Amino acid sequence: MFSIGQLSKRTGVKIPTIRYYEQMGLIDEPERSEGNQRRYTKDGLTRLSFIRHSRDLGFTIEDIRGLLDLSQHPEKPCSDAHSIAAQHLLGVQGRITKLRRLERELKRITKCDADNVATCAVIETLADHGLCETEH
Amino acid sequence: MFSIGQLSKRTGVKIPTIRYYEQMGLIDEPERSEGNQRRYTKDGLTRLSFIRHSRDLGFTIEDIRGLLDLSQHPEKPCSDAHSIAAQHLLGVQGRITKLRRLERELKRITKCDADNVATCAVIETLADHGLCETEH
DNA sequence: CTTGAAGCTCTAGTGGCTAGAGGAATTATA
DNA sequence: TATAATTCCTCTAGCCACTAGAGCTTCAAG
Repeated sequence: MFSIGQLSKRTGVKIPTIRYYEQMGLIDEPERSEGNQRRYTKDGLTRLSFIRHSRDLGFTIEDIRGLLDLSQHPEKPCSDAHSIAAQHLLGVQGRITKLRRLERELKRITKCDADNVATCAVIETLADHGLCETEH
Repeated sequence: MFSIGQLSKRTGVKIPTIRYYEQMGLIDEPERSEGNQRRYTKDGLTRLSFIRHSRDLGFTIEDIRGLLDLSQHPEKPCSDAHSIAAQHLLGVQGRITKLRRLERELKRITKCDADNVATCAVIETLADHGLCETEH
């Protein structure tokens, strides 16, 4: 049996976040001590680790709800899990593409070596979209 | 003089967002018509375009507050603008790095060709961090 | 048995909007 | 000019995934 603090240390999930997950229904309400404190089992630890790891990979709470549900039913086909993950991969790749464009643009405008704002490329570019090299 | 709707069309910023920027103090309260509707000048348009463009480049509202302030003072040295932009560039680059690691991981786990959840790599990897190839 | 750490609930705040209710003003058409 | 259609107004609440803080209770070590 773990206290919420021990669970937090073992999983790296902060205490208020654990309570938040409970509220969101991602983890079951655990048993309580006589004094009403949460007491977790090894299963609780496993489940929270799964959540933590999924969050690290950027899945949303709703994604995770689906993935958790699947993981409880080992006999099911895993195509659902795949489509969640593949969907997420597409999202990640889209974000990378956008950020790379942004990076190029920011690199370009920070090259400016003016010494006052009147002629500064950063300010100028922000004021005038036409100076941009790429769409964003 | 533009109505809020015209301003919105010209800048691509949604109407509630314009009002939100006003509330946040990013744009001045404009004059009003007799019937209390907002009426914007060309200056308002310019300022909102600046904001829109900066948001597109991912600057936060607080960044933009600083950049706007600078842009009003053309005689100032532009080192401040540069440090805001350079700082932001670093942030963007950090996010790209993280997302690329993520992408690798997601690609790897979605390669799984099991046909049920019991042996599915997606589920398995989420449950067990040790199966990951890289840190994230 | 005391003390200090850790736990409890509850409310509110974060950023950057977005949505909706319920009503007033403006503009276009008949 | 009357009316209909559209736009605008304010205000409140919601989104996501937490995070912070107040004010209180319980637990574990010495």
